[in-house]
Amino acid sequence: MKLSEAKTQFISSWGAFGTHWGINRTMAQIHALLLISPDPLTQDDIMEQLDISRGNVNMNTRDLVAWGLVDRVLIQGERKEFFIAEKDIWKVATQIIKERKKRELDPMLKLLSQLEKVDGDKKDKHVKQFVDTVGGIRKFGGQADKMLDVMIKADESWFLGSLLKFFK
Amino acid sequence: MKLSEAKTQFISSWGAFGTHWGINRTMAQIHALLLISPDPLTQDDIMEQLDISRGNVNMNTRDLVAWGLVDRVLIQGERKEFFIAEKDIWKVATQIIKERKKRELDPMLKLLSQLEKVDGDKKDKHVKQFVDTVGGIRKFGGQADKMLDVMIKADESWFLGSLLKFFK
DNA sequence: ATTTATTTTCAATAAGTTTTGAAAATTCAA
DNA sequence: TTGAATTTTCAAAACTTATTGAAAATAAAT
Repeated sequence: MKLSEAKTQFISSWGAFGTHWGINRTMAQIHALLLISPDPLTQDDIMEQLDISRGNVNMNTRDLVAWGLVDRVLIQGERKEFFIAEKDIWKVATQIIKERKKRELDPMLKLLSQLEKVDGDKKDKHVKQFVDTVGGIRKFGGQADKMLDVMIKADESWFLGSLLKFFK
Repeated sequence: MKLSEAKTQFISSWGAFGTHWGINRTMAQIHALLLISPDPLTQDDIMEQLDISRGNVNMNTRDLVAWGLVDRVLIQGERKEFFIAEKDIWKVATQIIKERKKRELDPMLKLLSQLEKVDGDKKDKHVKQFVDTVGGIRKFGGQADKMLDVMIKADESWFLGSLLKFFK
């Protein structure tokens, strides 16, 4: 397979993959393009290579920067801004975990704790099932939360090493 | 907070949460409703409690059954079908992991392995960056894959116990 | 200060996804 | 069988989200 064909496939599959994870297709495609580009790219480069509008590139690069997956870089003597992706896949993963934890898991756990304090007779099966379910999810989520904190703090080699030993 | 209010909040938040994970709002809401219901529910119960159409309930319950999160049950002497959710949250999580692994991770890893075999001079920086990136993602994905396999096979008490000791 | 390059915004529109509801199909009982 | 209850299907409509592109804002050069 030729490089150009492989690139196209990678970008398109990464985009499709992203949509299953709450990330929009274009954002994932831009990320994919930057991940395989050895040099920083401009808005115009991205527009041209993915055949999308300037506004679209602008919005999605901004989001990628906000997610901490892409950096804006200035190149000596160039007027335009360039974008470059963090290439270390471990860092990419921890960054995504960190953000999603903050945006989704933490607020959900907070809500569940409140819902567990529902009024009513614990002997009523409706109350009981509600409290048990919510409590169960909260406990599970709390474990996941702790585990993710450890992962986020751990550096790559330590974690992968431990993981391998632990799960081999 | 009264039970009815807490239920409404739980269902609505679980629905919103689901949309960030590639699950449609209604499917997540039906799942939430079944999770907190002590008894099995019919299509009509679900229609009434969530105020949605019959077709919608039918499609989404079918998907929930396909995901292995909900079972159809027959109740002695009743004509209608009833639905009941798996209440053990660990089983719910492993079931979701299992399905998503099969539907998303495994095909992606297969593709990445193929893309790594791209033609071209490994000294060309474009080829090199492509191979490095794709290879890095594949290795990372492979680790995740192994880890998830272990989790899926592990039973609750063993895993939670180990997890607690490991990450405490 | 003016011009030119570049980035950002956002209303309009396009594309994609979910929901409805009524008709068709199926299931069960008499 | 026939009829009533129930489930399933799917085209059309409603809703949601993503994209465009041109105008406004910003930044840099002359």
